[in-house]
Amino acid sequence: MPSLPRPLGIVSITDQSVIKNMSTTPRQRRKETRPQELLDAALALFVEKGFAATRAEEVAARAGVSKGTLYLYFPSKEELLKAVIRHTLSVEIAAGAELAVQHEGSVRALLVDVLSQWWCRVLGSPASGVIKIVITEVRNFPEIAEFYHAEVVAPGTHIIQQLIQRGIDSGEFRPVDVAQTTFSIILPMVMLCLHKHSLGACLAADQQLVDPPAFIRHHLNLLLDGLRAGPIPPPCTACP
Amino acid sequence: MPSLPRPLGIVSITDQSVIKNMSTTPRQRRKETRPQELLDAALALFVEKGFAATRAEEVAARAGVSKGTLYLYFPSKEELLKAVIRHTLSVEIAAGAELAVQHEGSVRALLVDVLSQWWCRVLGSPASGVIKIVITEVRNFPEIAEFYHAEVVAPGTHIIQQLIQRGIDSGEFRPVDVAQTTFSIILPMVMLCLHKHSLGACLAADQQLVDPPAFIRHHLNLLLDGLRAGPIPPPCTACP
Amino acid sequence: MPSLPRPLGIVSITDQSVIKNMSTTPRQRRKETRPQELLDAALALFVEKGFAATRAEEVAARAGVSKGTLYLYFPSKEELLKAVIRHTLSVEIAAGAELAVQHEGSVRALLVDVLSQWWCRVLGSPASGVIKIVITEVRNFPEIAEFYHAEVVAPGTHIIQQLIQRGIDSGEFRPVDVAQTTFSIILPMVMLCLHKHSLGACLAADQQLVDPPAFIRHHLNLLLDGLRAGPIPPPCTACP
Amino acid sequence: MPSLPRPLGIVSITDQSVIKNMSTTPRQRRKETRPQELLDAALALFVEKGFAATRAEEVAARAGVSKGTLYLYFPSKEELLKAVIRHTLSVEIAAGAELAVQHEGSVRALLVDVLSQWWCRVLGSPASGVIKIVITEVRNFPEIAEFYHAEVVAPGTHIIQQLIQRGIDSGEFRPVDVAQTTFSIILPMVMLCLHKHSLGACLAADQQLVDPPAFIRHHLNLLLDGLRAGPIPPPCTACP
DNA sequence: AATGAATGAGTCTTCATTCAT
DNA sequence: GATGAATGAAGACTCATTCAT
Repeated sequence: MPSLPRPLGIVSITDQSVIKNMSTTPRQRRKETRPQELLDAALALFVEKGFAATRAEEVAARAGVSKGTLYLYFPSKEELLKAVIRHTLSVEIAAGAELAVQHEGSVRALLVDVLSQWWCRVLGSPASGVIKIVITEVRNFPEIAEFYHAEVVAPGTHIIQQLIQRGIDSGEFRPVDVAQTTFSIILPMVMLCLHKHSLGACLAADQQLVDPPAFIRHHLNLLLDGLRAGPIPPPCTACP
Repeated sequence: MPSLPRPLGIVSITDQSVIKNMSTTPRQRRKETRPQELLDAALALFVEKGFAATRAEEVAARAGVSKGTLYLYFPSKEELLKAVIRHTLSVEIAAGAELAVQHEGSVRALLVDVLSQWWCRVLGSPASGVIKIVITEVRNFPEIAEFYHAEVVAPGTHIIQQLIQRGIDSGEFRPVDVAQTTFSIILPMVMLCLHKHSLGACLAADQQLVDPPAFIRHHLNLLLDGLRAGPIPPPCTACP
Repeated sequence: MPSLPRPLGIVSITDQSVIKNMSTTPRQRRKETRPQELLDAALALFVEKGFAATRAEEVAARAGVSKGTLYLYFPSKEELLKAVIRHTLSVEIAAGAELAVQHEGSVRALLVDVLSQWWCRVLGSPASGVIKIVITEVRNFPEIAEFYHAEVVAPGTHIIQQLIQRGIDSGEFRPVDVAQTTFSIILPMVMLCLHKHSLGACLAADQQLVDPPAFIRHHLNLLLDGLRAGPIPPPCTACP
Repeated sequence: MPSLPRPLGIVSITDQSVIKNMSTTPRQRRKETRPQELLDAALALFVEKGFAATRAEEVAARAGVSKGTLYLYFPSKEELLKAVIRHTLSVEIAAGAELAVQHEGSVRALLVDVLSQWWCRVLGSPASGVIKIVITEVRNFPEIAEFYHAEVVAPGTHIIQQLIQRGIDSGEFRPVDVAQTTFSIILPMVMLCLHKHSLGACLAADQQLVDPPAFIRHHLNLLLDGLRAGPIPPPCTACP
């Protein structure tokens, strides 16, 4: 099996492949982007139709290559699925971590500003599709559960939990169940990702039920209003 | 296809069929319960493995009949899928409507008490599985989108929106965007259903991340705290 | 296997079953005509769709009984096929023999009058359908070949050959190859039967290519009269 | 589906494909001959067993390929049937037209010589099998009726009718009903084709009832000559 | 006798995967 | 490396036949 492209993202500025490609023929360049093109094609189709209902040949066709070529890069359809998940998530996680790492200000500001920005980004990125794939396929491929839990769920919830705890400790938030509050924050966002690739994809642009960015901010503000220490929350008149 | 058993719930105590069945032959009795047995089997398998990855014969086997018998009751695997969705949802909707109809007390109490009860029930019922199926299969079967939107999404959101509006009108809640708040309430619940049948199903009982009933109450209380009308808020630092 | 109804036809005037039926209940009567009703239904469907493409249940339905009943009278679909052929032909042969047996007059008159009458009758009777079935199915069921040859082809050609020979012997006809002349007489008629149940059945009444009775007379007269210009046979002005 | 080889016959001596194939790989060569090999196999089996009783896999096996390969060239068994009919007939029609086009001599010579030659050829060619298939399957696939009528029946009868009319006009024939006479000429030939693939195929060589070439000439001569001995015709006693 | 629910062997068709070119 | 023809295992669906009622 050919080596899969390593996770990009963090090191993207100095990505070796970019440099190398400059000095090679178009064909060479093509060859090196193949795996990514196949992963992109597979992602799109797996998200849309599901793994079982997607034919290997369709993936190849969408990537502009022939059936045989797909098998040059991935040993089986199932490995392709795992690679799609692994690869897409690692790219996104790297990018996300970067965002989260350095931020100044109140916990509330961090949660509202950074989180909403981050989720809007996720929603627009391939990662939202991977979330659907994971939900759809975990039960058929249990390795996915382990991987996803270890790489996404655990670190993701951990970060949020820490932030909430920090807010409580600093007196910014009243004491609440940290774990459950975390889910109140996260679950709607995750659901937005799924919606985008299921019901949302069946609706015309003017029929959409939710405007994701607006909802995300509204949701976070609403929750943090409920969370905030102090007597009674004033309606935030500045918010749309 | 034989007529499916009418929605249970309301009249279940005096269900005629129990009496009627007493006077029929065992064979007749089996024939009448077959469709439901097949729907149950199909639901379980479609939820677990997805539609495309479930073999018609597996469904039949799980219902304790042979391949051919399945096709005596449903004309195709696809029609079986639609019947599963249609039938399971209509049963649950009937039951839900009943709960919601008459309730005394504050809107908050209604939302917290009735909604949490309702969602706990959904979560434990086959309906939670149907939600996963819908998310998973809509893009392959667009009719599902129409049906689900018309029968579940639209009426469901409508009810919640009305309740929130009532709370605002009565001064119980501060004025907020009703539509978005509705999603803040609903989306985590829906996500819980999906989780139950995806990642959650891959975890042992003692590894579960959430305790649904507890989370549901916590979530509703948290949100309604944020919603509650009250005196004066500190400057909303999160707003741009 | 229940005994099949014996060949009717010759003895039809004094058919026992008619008499017996007078004195029995309708249900009894029904039961005794069942086999014939099933044979009729099977014949119609085998002629139209072919043996393999006809479902046993369709035959039963067309005869107004249930699937199971068919198997009460015939042990298998294949036996039903053979019974259809055997039975229908024996009825028709009996009727035909009767016609041919006693006839006075010239051979020519016999051939033109009796044969045309006989073929018109065959064409309108179920026997024409059996001919199609035989052509269609012999190669899958070789017993049919034996039966058909022995019961239909051999006696049929024998009769015609004898008539032609009689005409030659009496000086009415010039000497010709009797066997081949026989086929010149017979083959178009047989083909008419096949046409009726194939292409002819796909055409509307006003699109029909041939008018069978007219053609049959014309064909026989043509063969017997001669086409040739020359000493000139006077056109038979009485013929249409 | 790949383009089928164009009608053979006329240009067969300098058929480009022979030359072209020399320069291609064996694999390429096989690919180009596959459709024809499959059509040949399908024709043989459909003629022998009928469409419904022939398994797709049998066709593939007879053509020396696997089940899947058949579907690489034809989208379904039904399309294979139509292709068999279309293709085999168009090949034969092209060949036939050629023969008929230019001929010198009396109409009688043309009819006897050319027609007998043509029908002997048809009888020995795959076209005779297609005729059986058409008779057998039209009622299940009505498109066949249209095609066959337009491509075979209509032009075929038209040619014969014209010839007969020409003979009448020139005084070579006495005036007769052209349409019906045409059927007297054609129907026995068609029937010979059907016989060859039904009863005739069940008989050993030494049991055959007819010697087709001899019969064809005899039939044509008989029709054209007249059966009756002597110059002056006796009053037509057959007329009512 | 009559029914029709149930069965499972048999067919068509698809598609992941291989491999000669 | 890339291709796409070929394969055959697998899955949806049908239907002749059985048998409990």
